[in-house]
Amino acid sequence: MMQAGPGGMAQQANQQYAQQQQQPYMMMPPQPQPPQMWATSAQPPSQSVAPPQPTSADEVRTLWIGDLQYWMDENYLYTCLAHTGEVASVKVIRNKQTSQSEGYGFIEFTSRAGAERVLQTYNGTIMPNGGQNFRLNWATLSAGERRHDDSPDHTIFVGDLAADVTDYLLQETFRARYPSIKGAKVVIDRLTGRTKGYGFVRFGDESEQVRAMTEMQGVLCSTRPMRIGPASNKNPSTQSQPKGCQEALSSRSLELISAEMVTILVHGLV
DNA sequence: TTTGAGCGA
Repeated sequence: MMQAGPGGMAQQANQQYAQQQQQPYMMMPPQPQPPQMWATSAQPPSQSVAPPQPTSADEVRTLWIGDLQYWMDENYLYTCLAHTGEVASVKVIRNKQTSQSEGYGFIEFTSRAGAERVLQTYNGTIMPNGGQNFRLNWATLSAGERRHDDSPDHTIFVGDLAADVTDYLLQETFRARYPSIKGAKVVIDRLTGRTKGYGFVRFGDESEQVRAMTEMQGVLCSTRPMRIGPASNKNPSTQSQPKGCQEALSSRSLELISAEMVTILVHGLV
């Protein structure tokens, strides 16, 4: 049986994780999944997730978990969530050679509702002994479309963050003035588990993004004034890149200029 | 530290 017994069976359950053969999911996802990429603290996805024809056998009830530190193993993760009574299995993905954690894993639940509950309850909250936040999401994102956000991203870069700034605090810092805020993420160093001192804030309204770029410049977050900048957008569809030509021209021009300077120098020396 | 981000045999 896959259900982890209550209390005191962590070790045995841990062995089960390794041996357990999981049923491969069907090729077609049973239903569209809420695209919750960031920890949005107090923002339940108000979409109805009830499919017209419930396919209870194939329902996705596994969460992806990221930003793990190297020491966070199956046992630890199980301990974090065991009290929900809904964890079926835990697996941390490891490097084959070094068997070091790759920093992410999968948590399977006994039901989709249980998985959803944990996602809503724990995503973005602090991990026990971790000093960092749970970063949870639905597993098995349909490969091609990881982020098919129908609304374009209006994201800004926020630097100079103090060490204690979390996703939640960053978001709350903006929420009062910018109600369209969609989420905030502080970038975490996977090796140390600590913040890299910068992050991103995403807005629903472009106007609010533009406003925040100037209005929030230098505003205090925790103990330090923020440095706001434009976020480099990695969405290839919204970014055409005619820069290649310009760069080619620039370097060509530089070549010409350098050559010319050499001749001038030589000429001058003679 | 100053422009993320990672989905399993």
